[in-house]
Amino acid sequence: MTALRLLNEVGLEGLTLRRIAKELDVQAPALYWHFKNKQELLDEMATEMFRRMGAALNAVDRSDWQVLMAGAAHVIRDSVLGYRDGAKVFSGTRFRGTDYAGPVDGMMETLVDAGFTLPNAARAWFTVQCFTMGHVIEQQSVYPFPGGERDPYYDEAQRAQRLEGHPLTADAGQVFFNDLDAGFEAGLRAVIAGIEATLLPAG
Amino acid sequence: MTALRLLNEVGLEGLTLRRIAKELDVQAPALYWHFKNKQELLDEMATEMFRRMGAALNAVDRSDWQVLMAGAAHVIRDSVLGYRDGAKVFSGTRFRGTDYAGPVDGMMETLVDAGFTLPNAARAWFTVQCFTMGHVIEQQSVYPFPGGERDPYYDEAQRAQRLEGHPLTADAGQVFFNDLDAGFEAGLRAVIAGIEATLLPAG
DNA sequence: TTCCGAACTTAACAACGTTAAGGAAGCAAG
DNA sequence: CTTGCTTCCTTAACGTTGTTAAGTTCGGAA
Repeated sequence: MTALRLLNEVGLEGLTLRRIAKELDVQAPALYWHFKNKQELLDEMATEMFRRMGAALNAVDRSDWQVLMAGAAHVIRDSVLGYRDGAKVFSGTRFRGTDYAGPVDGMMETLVDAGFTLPNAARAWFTVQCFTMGHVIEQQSVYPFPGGERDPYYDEAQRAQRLEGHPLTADAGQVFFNDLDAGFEAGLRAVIAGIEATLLPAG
Repeated sequence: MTALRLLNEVGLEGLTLRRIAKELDVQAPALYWHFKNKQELLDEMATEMFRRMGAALNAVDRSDWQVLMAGAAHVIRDSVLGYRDGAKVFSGTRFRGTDYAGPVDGMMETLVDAGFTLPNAARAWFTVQCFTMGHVIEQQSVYPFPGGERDPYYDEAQRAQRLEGHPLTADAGQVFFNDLDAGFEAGLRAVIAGIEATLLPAG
């Protein structure tokens, strides 16, 4: 999909129908032959993003449910972080088709085999997914570009100055916004440990 | 703020400058006297949302760090759910001012008193916050209206039909999308239990 | 009375998503 | 060879959006 390549160049704001059409050497209304409207195009983009995740998701180690969950969370995170405004695109659209069902099925199966009831397996995975997407959203509002520099609003010096009277919050912000990778790791470890403690019956 | 009242009437999409101006018996460009641009208006809205949360946040029981975290998470969740597209507004904007620092300071203080190191306290709260916002985002894309009905895309019957070949995913979706309140509760319990297990030193 | 600044107006702009109407290319059937 | 159908695209235009430029109104201080 050409639109996905453009996304990283111009961002979600700059992703206009005319811009996409130009990239395809075509006039803007031509896109309406392929999509009912822009929302449908965005949905298709999100679906394509997910399709590309599919292979990586299926390759995750299934021998241990905790490894599986952590692996799947990482795949989702890395994929979404790979696109500019990826989280907004991904969480603002509905999937087309049922491509996502395969990986979810596999996930549920492994969890049930590991001793979860199906409802608890669903709750567990949903919890991990919410945390992961929430974290990515936060990260992408600080670092809008894939692997790129910080949004100027979150400049450290400015932030420190603004929060002069609140040393705890200032320090906490350091932990929030520096080394988000390590922060995700720590959070994910906590979430999975909590799932084991509260959702896996007869631990 | 008038814009916040309008948000629940027309949603984020329908929240145009002309619509806001009309509500104030004013012409649209007049808003540019008070705000540099629309983004600044949205930032102000998010800040106002947070300001209104302040009282509730300060009223949360601080005697136990787990109760405090759960309480704060509930306050955030209930507040954001109280506005249409609340999660998008809240997570798409930068706060103006430093009103948020007070509650965060209190949170960190309590956590440190409970035995957390400051970095771990920050990680812990950040984790809870990511999960909470991630969950709210998911919820509001299924139930766009505060306390209202489902988005037709997530209609149960249609969904069941689409996922005919994937019974596990279909059942899991039931757990995802019905009773989101209980789902949040279960997830939050897991997250907090995990924090205790992995981030509180010398457990 | 004069002046100044705050708060607003009217008019206009470029850009956006979207629709309407029609045209060029390919292929099937008569 | 022509007719007709389908696919894919074009040109032109519409209404709406955020935003800017320039001028107006009006209360209060000098």
